[in-house]
Formats: sequence, structure tokens, C-alpha cells
Amino acid sequence: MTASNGRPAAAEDTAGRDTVAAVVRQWQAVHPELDTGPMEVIGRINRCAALLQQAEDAPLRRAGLSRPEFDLLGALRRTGHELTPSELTRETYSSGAAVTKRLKVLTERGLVERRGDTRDRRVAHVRLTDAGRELVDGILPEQLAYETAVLSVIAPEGRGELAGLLADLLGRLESRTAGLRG
Amino acid sequence: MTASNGRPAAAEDTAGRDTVAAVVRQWQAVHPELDTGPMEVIGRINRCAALLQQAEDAPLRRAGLSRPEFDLLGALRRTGHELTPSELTRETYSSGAAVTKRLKVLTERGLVERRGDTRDRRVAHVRLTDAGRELVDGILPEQLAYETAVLSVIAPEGRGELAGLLADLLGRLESRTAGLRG
DNA sequence: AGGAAATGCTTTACAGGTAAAACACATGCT
DNA sequence: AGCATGTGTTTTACCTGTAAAGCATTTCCT
Repeated sequence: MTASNGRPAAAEDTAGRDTVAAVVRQWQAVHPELDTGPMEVIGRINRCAALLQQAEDAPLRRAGLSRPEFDLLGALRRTGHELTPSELTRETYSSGAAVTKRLKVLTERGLVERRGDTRDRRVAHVRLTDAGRELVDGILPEQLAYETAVLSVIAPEGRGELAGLLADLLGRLESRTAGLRG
Repeated sequence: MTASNGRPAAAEDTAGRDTVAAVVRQWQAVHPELDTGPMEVIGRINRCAALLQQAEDAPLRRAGLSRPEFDLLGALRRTGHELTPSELTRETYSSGAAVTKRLKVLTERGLVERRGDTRDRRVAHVRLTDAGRELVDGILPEQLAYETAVLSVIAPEGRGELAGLLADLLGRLESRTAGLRG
């Protein structure tokens, strides 16, 4: 199902219609000797991420939350138990300093609470307040419905294939914990 | 090639191994009634973007450039002619203020030059200096080689399919200029 | 011609992130 | 016990992006 140039037949009706394709064409014209293949994947992932985030943020913004804030609350909700700040950095893939700042804001808004560990007084335990849990539970269905609507521009089979290919890529990227040296 | 649950056979050997799958499983346990399908696509795109950018930035950083700076220089290089700041905002998908700031830095570094338009004195024209063009031309091959290496974790057919599916999604997202209301 | 509106760019005020240092406490070694 | 080292979290200084306001200039309309 893949043409010699690596372009699959599935995209035939919108081929060349995205901005990344145009950018790649420009590079090819200037540097015909370079293999611009990776741009077609990485450039598109980046651009899709940017566009999706922008769209996606709308329901969150109505609730007065940024995406990183929602990610933090969501981590607490989906794990179902208290998390320490360090665990939150792992769950949300953000730095400790960023988590500290978000926790400050979310605590002031009454969405999360903290308590000190009794054994080890360095560690804190963070949990959702009732208001926090209700907020997450209220937003999530809207959020998912919204995302479904955004993704409905492509066919369900395409979505499934995309999810599978991305899972494969992501799984392999994540398993090489050490970064490649270039 | 798509199972009833929308998971393609292609991902079988790494199924469930990415962190997004784990997150989705947690949500399913807490809210079994919700359709978490969109997370499998959007969550993975976001996470792939984050991981790839981190990896990808290494060769740029060695040249002392951030990705947004490189994008700006790249836009000038690939179009092959001068661009105005507004054109640069379109080419790089960033705000006018951000472009102004980057131009200031890049001008100070001697990588770009600006001249005023003779007809319309509001507009500026920005072009690469020789040093700027040499920098871009020096980095680009490294950058692409690096990206190729990163993507080599998946098979070439997968890359092609992924590029095609992303092109389709991106093309459709971009063509709906107006954002969805949620 | 002349003022209102539009356009291109920059400035300002501010939000939120990061890296590195700082801090508080725990743990391990001798 | 007592001190070095390690760990969990916060603080600091700074960088970069954005939204909104500001400025200069052009264009439109009568």
C-alpha cells in the first residue's frame, strides 16, 4: 500500500494539501540532495499537536484551566489516590518547579489539598478536593466529546490506524530512555 | 487490517507498551462509560511531539539556536527570498510579537538583516546574511540525519503510512480555518 | 484634501516554563 | 553518635511567549 516515494494510497484525496507538504517541497527545491523524509513525519506531528492543542484547549479554558493544570488534576483523578509532587512530575512529564507552581495555584483555588507525610517530613501528599474531583469529572466528558468532534474529520479506520502507528512509535521512543547522541 | 476495537494489527508487538495506553487504561477503570478513543490519537500526538522535540533539539542547541529561531531562519532559506515580519508570522505560525523578539536577537547575532520598504515605510524586509545562510545549510543535513536516526525505531513502511495519515489529518484540520465551537 | 479606518510592526505587562541553587530532612558510613 | 551524602521539594533568576495597547503609516471614502 506504499508508493515508492513512501506516500501511502490512503492520503490520495488530500495529498499535498497540508502546509508541511508545501514546506517540504520548498526545501526540496533548494536542497534536492537532502532526504526530507523525516520532516513529513516529525513536522506533521508537531503541527498537528499545535493545531489540536489550540482546538482542544477551548473546553478547558471555559473552566478556567490550562492544559498543564488539567493534566495535573487528571493524574490525581485517574490514579485514584494521593500523589507526591515527584510522582506528579513523572505523571505529567513536567519539571518539579513547574509542578510546585501549579500546585500553589490549584491549592489556592481549592481544587487540591496537601498534607505532609508523617514518616518522612520532606514529602508532601497531594489529593483532589471534592471541588477538584467534580471539576475534572465535569470537564472530561466535554473534553472527550470535543476531541471526538475534532478527529471526526478523518474516517474511523484512519483514526484506529493512526492510533496504532503512533502507539508503536511512542512505545519505542519511550523505551530508549537515554537520548540519542547526535 | 483494523480490529473491532480500532487497534491495527501493525502495532501488535508493542501493544500497550506506551505510556498513553497506561493512562487510557486508568481512565477506563475510573470512568468506564467514557469513550477514550480520542486520547489514543491526540494524547499520543502530543507526547510524540514532546519527545521528538526534545530529541530533535540537540543538534540545534549545539549551534546555539532554539527551534523557533531555526524555524524562522529556515523559512527565509527555503523560500529563497526576503520576507516581511508578517510573512514570517505566517510561515512560522507564531505571533507578531514573538517574531519581533526573535528578529532582534538574530539581527544582533548577524544571522539576518533588515531593510525598510521604499514604498510603504511601515513594512520591513528581512533576509539571511551569508553567515545566516551558511548556518542553516550547515545544520540542516545534521538535523535531518538526526531525525532519520530517531525515526529509524519504526519500519520504513510504517513511516510512510504515518506520514500519509498525518498529512490527511493535518490537511483537513488546516482547511477548517474557523475553530470548532464546543 | 482630509479625517476615519485599516495595516504593519513594536512595546508593555504579564503568565508560565526551566536550570540551578537553596533548603529541609533522611540515610549511610565510620 | 556525628558527619557526608542523597533525596524531596521549593525558591530564585531568567527567558520566551502571548494579548493588548501603542505608534507610524497608508488607504479608503466623501
